[in-house]
Amino acid sequence: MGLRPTIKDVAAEAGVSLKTVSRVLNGENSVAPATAGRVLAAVESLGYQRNESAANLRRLGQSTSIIGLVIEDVANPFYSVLARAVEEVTRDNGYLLMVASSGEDPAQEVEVIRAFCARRVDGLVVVPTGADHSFLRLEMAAGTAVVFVDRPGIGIESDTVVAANARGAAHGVTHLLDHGHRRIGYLGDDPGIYTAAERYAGYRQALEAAGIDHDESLVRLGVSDAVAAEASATELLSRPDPPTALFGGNNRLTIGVVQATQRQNGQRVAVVGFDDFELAAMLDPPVTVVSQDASALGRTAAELLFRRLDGDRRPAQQVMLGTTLVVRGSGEIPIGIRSNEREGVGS
Amino acid sequence: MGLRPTIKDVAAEAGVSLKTVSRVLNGENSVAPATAGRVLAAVESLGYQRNESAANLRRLGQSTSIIGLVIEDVANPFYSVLARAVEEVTRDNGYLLMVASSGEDPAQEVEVIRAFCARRVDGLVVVPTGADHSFLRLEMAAGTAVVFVDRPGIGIESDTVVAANARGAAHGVTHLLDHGHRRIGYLGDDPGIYTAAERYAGYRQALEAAGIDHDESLVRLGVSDAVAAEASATELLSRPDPPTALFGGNNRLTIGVVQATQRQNGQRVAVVGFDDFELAAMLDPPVTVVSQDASALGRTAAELLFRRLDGDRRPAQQVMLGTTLVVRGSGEIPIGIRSNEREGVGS
DNA sequence: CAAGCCGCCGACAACGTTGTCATTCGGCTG
DNA sequence: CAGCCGAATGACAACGTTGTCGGCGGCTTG
Repeated sequence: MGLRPTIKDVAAEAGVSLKTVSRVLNGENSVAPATAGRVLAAVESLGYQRNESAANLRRLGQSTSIIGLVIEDVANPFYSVLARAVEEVTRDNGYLLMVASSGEDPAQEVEVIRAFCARRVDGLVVVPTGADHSFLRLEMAAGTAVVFVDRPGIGIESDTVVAANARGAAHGVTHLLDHGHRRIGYLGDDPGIYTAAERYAGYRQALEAAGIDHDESLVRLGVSDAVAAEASATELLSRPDPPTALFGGNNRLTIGVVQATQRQNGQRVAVVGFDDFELAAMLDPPVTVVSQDASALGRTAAELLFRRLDGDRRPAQQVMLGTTLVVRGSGEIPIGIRSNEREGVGS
Repeated sequence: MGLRPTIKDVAAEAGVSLKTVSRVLNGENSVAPATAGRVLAAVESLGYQRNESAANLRRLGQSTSIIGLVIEDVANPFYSVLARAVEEVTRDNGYLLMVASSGEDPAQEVEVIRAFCARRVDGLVVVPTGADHSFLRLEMAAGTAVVFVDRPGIGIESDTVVAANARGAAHGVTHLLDHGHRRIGYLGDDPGIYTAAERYAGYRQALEAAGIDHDESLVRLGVSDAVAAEASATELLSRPDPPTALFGGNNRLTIGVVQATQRQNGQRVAVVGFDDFELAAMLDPPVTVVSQDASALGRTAAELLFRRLDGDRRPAQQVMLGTTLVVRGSGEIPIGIRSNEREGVGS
């Protein structure tokens, strides 16, 4: 099997020196047009392609033009939208993107970050999972730019882009309060996760602002997927004095909550969720959500990263992106209506 | 800013030669334990990390332990699930994954594949977009393994993993025929896309097998997103002699179709779609779909790729994965019921 | 016409690592 | 004690590329 041709082969074919080929390939102007023509013809005929690894090794600064993205799970729509935004910015800057999932496992997170750094990525966009990211200090000192997104990294200072989780959740809960709900259940993921803790805090703040005592029995934390959320919600609703409204702490949990409420015959429950999801508007009733812009999170993080790569040396920046309450109807279900009748809740 | 330490620095720190450090790092056994200890201590104290690019450059065979994945759009759930499966297999094999989107643009596809090859990825998993992939012949000759997934590559022979698109679509259409539908509308993407053409063919085959003349006026091709699908479906349904059922050619189009049917007051339309989507079961009525296993597609493709990297030299394989008809109710809407009444269609 | 300059080009080193081969040294065999 | 062996280590080249420097002509300039 013929291995790949090198500039040496091209040089031989064109009858010039290595360096001349290199010059032509890099568009340096001190090559006679005729020579350049011969070199290009040789490149064409041999199907030569520059070995970027070797070039990056030699070039000073050792830029690989590769960005690493570490997310929890590519298959989660929130992260895949974020990933697309990062990829777009990356490509626009002429870089390539490597993606790895941490699976919410700190050990795996460290491992993939190390693997990225061993490949000498120029920058990292990280949705941090572990409890300590101080090991990144070394990488940053070595010149690798790091931007945290969705959650702040712990034990290290670096650019960070997060959504206004607490404020957004409070907004959603307030929407329920405004519609008269007083017993509002909350389903959240493990509060060890930054976003989960923030949103839960927002929930409590909204209740407190409304002068409502916090009733722990209406709260279920550590709920990590739609199936568990459905079970928890069903259980909450079957209690003696059930909540009249439920708040879902993230897209997966909200879906579980909606599934639970759909199964509740003769008991309609208001629902608001954090994070929009594709068909929220098409459910019955359409689901009101606190929408965070995953695409904007990714884009902002990537832009921040490239600003660093362009030499920006200002102190670490913390960016908080606002959320939007998308009112679709599910939050407006009046208390006391517990029949199967369909109310005319517009989309 | 202190740049990264090299084995040279480690060697100096430990008072040994470059080669000894290299030996320790690669676990070669001809190093005295005491020396190895000093080297490891130096590695630790300097925070040394091997530069994989340089190592790969030197090592024979020049493996980078990187796999490239080219898909249409990371943010499309079908592809993001596929991507996750590929990533899992990749990581299990100790490789890293680079992902790039082609955006259904042949020029961009060529560009990202070239970029991957310039980085000397060991293998490529490609959802092909362009009309000609013969340019990959060179890369394959140079030793890069290539597996096509979701669609076959054109103008080149290589391992391919696709779903049973035609058979699956025929299955879905037959389901509608079995429920008495005779006027079945079809919405499909650009038939230049392999999967779209196959599914459309399956639709026609099913009609033909049922002895039904193909009515072109019920078909809309080249529909590329949910918004366009909703418009096309609405238009089809407002015709003088509207279809009683609609088949959506992919997940996005099915969603548009469902949106259109939800807006049809007083006219209930049966819907079956190709490709499952997250909340299909929660819509009203729950949407019957022909489900393809995106995860299995990705996993199978990646496994095929690693078999090649492990030295498998058998001729190119074509794998076709089956689809599953997931009956949820939307296909069973009886003809003639055109009121707003809710039928008791179970989930 | 000498001096200088510029366009064009090649020899060589270097990037960080590993493969090849040579060297040293202690101990063992004959 | 000569000879040999193997363990441990190092010197050097090489991977494919680019940076540095210098050389060779031909042209302009004083």
